[in-house]
Amino acid sequence: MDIFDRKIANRLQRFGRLSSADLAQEVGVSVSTANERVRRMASGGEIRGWHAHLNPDAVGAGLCCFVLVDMTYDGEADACAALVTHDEVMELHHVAGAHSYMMKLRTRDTASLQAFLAEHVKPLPAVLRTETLISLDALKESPVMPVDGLD
Amino acid sequence: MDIFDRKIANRLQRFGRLSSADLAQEVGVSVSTANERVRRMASGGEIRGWHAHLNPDAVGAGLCCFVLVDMTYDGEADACAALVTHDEVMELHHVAGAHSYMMKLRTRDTASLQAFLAEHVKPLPAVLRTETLISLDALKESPVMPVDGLD
DNA sequence: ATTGAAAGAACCCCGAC
DNA sequence: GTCGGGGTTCTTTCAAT
Repeated sequence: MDIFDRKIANRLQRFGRLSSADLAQEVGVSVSTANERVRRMASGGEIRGWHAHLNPDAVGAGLCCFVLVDMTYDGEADACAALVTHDEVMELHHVAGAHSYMMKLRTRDTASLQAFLAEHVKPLPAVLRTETLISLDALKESPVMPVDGLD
Repeated sequence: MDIFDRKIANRLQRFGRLSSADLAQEVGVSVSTANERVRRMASGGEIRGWHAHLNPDAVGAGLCCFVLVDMTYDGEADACAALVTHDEVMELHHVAGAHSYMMKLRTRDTASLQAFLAEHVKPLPAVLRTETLISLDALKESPVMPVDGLD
């Protein structure tokens, strides 16, 4: 990824529906080149996918929380494989420190959070304990990540 | 948002570049209607934006971590306003419990994480203390959220 | 790899239901 | 609000550099 790829990727992660013409002009290459770069990044894995970012409240996913999960080594992989299948589990990270894993969840409300933990998390054999941090307000929740070497 | 809106939104958050023709067929409405629904959801705020999801490793943002931040009430709003301006801060949540805020950060490596905390977090007057959980592996990191009332 | 131009596909507007 | 058609814009392909 040279500077043009990075500029293109950075624009597209912010404005995914930018037309090739606008993109090409902003970055300073021809339309064909911009298209070719995008195609190459998409097939090469630098661009993982394209997504509409929904309003969580509008689709009944207004409750966001982070769940720290302690697991035994035995059955750990199975538990992770099961967890990632659920839409409620938006992120699952193996973390360093006092806890084994950290999940980001979205559910409708506290009742459905409780139900999800009781039905799909706590029954997993490897899961020893969970600790839930509830988000009272998401001041920022962006899919945009810093792209190295810009500005 | 009726069932058609929710189906459309759910498809578009997974495949943001779905053509109107495919979208219409999958959901069971005409192309015109699909387009009209998308336009209404985008202008009404149900769809917040469109984004390419980049490969963090490819753009030099391979280190992911979660930072718990303790703040004083005095200067809290200013600190939050400052934090959200940085691309490294992908999420900032006001959380219930022992800590005030929870941030999701992405940086190049531990050195740039250290630099970011030292330069842009700890100097904020309201910030008392931070606790950092480093992600060793992101098993799932998806922008897709559960949409209520499907299936 | 980059480019311009032509062919193909997608989107948007609009009048009718 | 939904639909289909026509005009416009965009994307893709391709031959040439």
